[in-house]
Amino acid sequence: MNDMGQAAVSADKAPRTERGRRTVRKLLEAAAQEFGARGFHEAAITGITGRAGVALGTFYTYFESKEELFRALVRDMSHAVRQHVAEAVRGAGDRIAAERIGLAAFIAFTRQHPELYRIIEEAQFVAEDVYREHYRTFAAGYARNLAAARARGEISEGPDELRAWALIGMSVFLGMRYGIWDEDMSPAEIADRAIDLVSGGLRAR
Amino acid sequence: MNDMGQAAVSADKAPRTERGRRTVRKLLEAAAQEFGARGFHEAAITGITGRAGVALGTFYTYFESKEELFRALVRDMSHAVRQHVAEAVRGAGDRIAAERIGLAAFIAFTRQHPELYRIIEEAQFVAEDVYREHYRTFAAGYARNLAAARARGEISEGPDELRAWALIGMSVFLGMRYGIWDEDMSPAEIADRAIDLVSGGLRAR
DNA sequence: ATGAAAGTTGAGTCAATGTTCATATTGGGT
DNA sequence: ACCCAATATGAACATTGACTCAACTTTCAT
Repeated sequence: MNDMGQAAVSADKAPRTERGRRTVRKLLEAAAQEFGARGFHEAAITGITGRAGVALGTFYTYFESKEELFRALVRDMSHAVRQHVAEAVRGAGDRIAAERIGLAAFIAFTRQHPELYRIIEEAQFVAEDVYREHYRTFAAGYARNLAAARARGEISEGPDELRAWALIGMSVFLGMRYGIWDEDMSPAEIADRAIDLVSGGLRAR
Repeated sequence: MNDMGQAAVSADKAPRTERGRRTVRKLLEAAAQEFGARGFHEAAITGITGRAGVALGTFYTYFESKEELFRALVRDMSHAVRQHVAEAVRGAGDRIAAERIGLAAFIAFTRQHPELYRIIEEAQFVAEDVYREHYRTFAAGYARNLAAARARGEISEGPDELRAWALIGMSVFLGMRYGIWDEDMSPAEIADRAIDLVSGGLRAR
């Protein structure tokens, strides 16, 4: 999937050789699988090293603790989701179109990487600071986009930040419900219908 | 807060006397505190029995396991939130007004009972079936209300269920961000602004 | 009053698993 | 070839905390 593990390891534990870098990458990939499949608490270090095909002790050559690894993973993934959506949206005609494309991209992403969705959400209970940072960053960027679109007159006046949080919440729940729990609707369909709602509004015309 | 623990205990472990019922209630209240404050995994049975002022063994007189208790609690709380919102909304003029009131009530609730919010969300990783049931029930009721309002011509045409999930997601995230993380805006203000969005829509007028 | 059912107690059991460490292996620079 | 820093190994350690159970106390129907 993504590059996996640039800033993932703590300073003094960083690998110094190519072999080491390869091992770190294997560990990060294995960890994403293990955490995604079993959750933070059920996940075992031996499970991770087993999947990675290395011995238990090797884990501690590169990571301080189970939690440190988890935090590193969440940061990686936070970056991956935001990048994925930002890239999809690039070049959209106007803000409403961007919303539609962004939501579809987000749902497609949760469907392709459910383990990633799970890890980020579980961070709320394992590493709350990282979780908050993830959504704060997401919301801040979102709000900037809304403000710019407002300035261009593409959307109505309104509070950018609150709108950003509302739209993110909508996306996350639609991603969970229609991306992970059920897959019978296509991301485009879901996005079309949801964006109809936020674009036109509920009020009877 | 709410009644706490009617259907909370498994058949053969149900208390048979008034004394027993009192103890169960104490345990459920203590558990809500302990789980809310420390999360499922950090929470200790001794922490719960300590708060409740009973001995460790007493816990197992009434509950099969830590997880069974947690599931019972989530069901209790699911009921409590939905009831709280439903009651607040009762007698609202039209659907848009109901949305506004319901959202404000939801945010006020998360603010008054953050531990309850936490427990329900953590259920996603501890008792996923109960979590899904919570939101499925919530969404089903929501969709029914939207359908009825649509029939009355109070809101525009659109897919009820998907709209319900979108609106729930929005509420949950606004509850987290403005109910729990920060408390500088009043529930009414938040609801007004958010409902302006879903009512009028993003599209420039 | 009385005995049996219901409730309470908390020390002890037990399994799981995160982390350490002494030892062995490896590979890239000379 | 050779060396040594980097890397890899997995048995052993230490902690934690859910759950059991045999003995004790309280309650209440008769």
